[in-house]
Amino acid sequence: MLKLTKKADYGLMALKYLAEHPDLAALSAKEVADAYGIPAQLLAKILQLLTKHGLLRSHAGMNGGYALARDARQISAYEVILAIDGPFFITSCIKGAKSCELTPSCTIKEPLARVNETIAGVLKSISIQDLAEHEHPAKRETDTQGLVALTL
Amino acid sequence: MLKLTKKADYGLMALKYLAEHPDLAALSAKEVADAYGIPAQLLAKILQLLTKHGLLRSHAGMNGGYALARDARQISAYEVILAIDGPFFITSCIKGAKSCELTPSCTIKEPLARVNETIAGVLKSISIQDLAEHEHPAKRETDTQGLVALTL
DNA sequence: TTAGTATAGGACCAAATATGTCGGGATTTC
DNA sequence: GAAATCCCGACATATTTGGTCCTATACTAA
Ligand code: SF4
Ligand code: SF4
Repeated sequence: MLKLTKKADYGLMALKYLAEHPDLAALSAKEVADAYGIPAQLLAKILQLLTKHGLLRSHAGMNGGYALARDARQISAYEVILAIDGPFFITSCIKGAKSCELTPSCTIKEPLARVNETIAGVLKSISIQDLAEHEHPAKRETDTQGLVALTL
Repeated sequence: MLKLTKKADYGLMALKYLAEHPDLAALSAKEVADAYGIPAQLLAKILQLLTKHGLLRSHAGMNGGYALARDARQISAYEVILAIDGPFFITSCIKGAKSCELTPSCTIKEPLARVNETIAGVLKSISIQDLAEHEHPAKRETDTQGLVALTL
């Protein structure tokens, strides 16, 4: 229920880790997995997914591994979740008109779609860079940002 | 992944339905279920949960059923989800320190907790009344509302 | 050119969760 | 007392998640 999957969770951790090591050309899946205690093979697949969706660049062979495809500032948490878990919907409807057969009679799907948009907006406004910077909790650098419109 | 359970979904529909019929003293679970095609026994349990959490008032016997315990304006979507699905966490950690054994090494749980707060805030700002009023999509009556702070 | 390191990806499995059903019991009304 | 209704625990099933295994492929360096 409204919970992030661990895969997405792992993916975010890995991206953050990569963002924190811009000096290194590439980090292998195993290195990242070991750094956090994430099952290596599972993380491998996650990184493959992220690569397939253009968030990472991979390099096989010795000293190979993964590196961010773009600046950490340009990668949003939303994209990560999207790449790993597929299309983002808080309701069971919408996605291909299947999954919920009471879509016709349902009267709350429209308002919920707005809520969906709002939450997606929140996620879109968070970049990997933001995650990596969470060290200074009291700092506020972007005063104009930080507000998400919710129009029901 | 970040999806509302159908139970919560059903619960919201039912509450909205009750909010739309303030004239009637009580509506039985079966009536509501039939109105939308929701499995009756399942909805019954959901309404029981909502009752137990003080969102509804129930009345057994003939012509019995459920009625909102408070004004529709005073019941938030957040409360509904909380009552039906239990504590609201987008991550697997937090809840009783179990579920995720890499909590110590994890470096993103804190920022994610903020995201969690933000989303909870969105949900808290939506009342059953809001859902019931979704008929007039272009109307904006509360201009000062509708903004949710996101401070990472 | 070959051994070693890495990614790519399909198949599969086990655990957890979500969804839905059944059946018996308690209340209230008529 | 009978019918309608809520209450609630146990159960069964379906779906999703989390995780493993195995093989193939790509790259590097000695
Ligand atoms: S149609 Fe209504 S009930 Fe079915 S998933 Fe969408 S919102 Fe939930
Ligand atoms: S600890 Fe980190 S990884 Fe584990 S659930 Fe919380 S956020 Fe996700």
